[in-house]
Amino acid sequence: MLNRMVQQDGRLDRIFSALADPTRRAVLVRLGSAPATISDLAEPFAISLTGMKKHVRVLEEAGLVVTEKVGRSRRCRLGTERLDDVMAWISFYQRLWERRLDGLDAYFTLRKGTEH
Amino acid sequence: MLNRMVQQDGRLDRIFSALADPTRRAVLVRLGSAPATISDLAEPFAISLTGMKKHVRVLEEAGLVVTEKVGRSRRCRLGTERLDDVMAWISFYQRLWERRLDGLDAYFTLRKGTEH
DNA sequence: CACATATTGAACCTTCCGGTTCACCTTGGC
DNA sequence: GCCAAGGTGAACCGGAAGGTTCAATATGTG
Repeated sequence: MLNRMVQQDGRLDRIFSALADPTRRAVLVRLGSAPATISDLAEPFAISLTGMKKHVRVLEEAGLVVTEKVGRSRRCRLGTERLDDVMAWISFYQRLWERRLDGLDAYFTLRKGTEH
Repeated sequence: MLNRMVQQDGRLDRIFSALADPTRRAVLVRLGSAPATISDLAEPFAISLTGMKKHVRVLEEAGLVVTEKVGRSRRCRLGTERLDDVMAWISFYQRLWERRLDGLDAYFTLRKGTEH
């Protein structure tokens, strides 16, 4: 369990940092209602097509978006990444947080676990 | 609601990017069991004290950690940030994801909401 | 006081990020 | 075939990230 929480494989890294940008979060929300092209996605922002293309690529590499070339435009929609691992990490942290203790309490809590 | 999900105030940005680093996530887990000094936190990693100090600062600016100088060392513990907003964002996204539809279905789903 | 400990700040380095422009390629419409 | 539209790749740019070293500071200990 703890292993999974501290996994070094970079998946969580990529997902968290993909989500760390407000434009990318907005793109996800947008794609939640319907697929869109790069142009569609770029339109609401003061950003070039190339710029939006880069954001889409980051989301794609995180598994959050999947794209497909259709004619001269590119259809972007939500990918298979369900954010379950992110959710798990956050929940895990919240449990930690709720039980956060000062050193002494932590000591007794640990002892309790090994009592007989 | 949607406003909160696309908030531009940078809070989510700071939290997500603080969480995007594996060292920082490990530090949080570590602090979940007990407070620790900069040296304590640095010890498990191949990193300088100065390097760890910087990580702690990032976590502090995200509200995830709070520190206090005690004698010649600095006591670090979990901060007040409960990640509720992050949790809310993730849940929101998961709802989007579960209902992700192609354009046509989205249209009918919207109609259904306004039927009389 | 003298010395070790724990951290800190400043300066520096390299790589990544988010953005741009410009040139180019493919595709759709006439 | 010709032209416009949509996207793409390469090159560049300024600034932030993540790390270092080194010198300085403040605090315990004997």
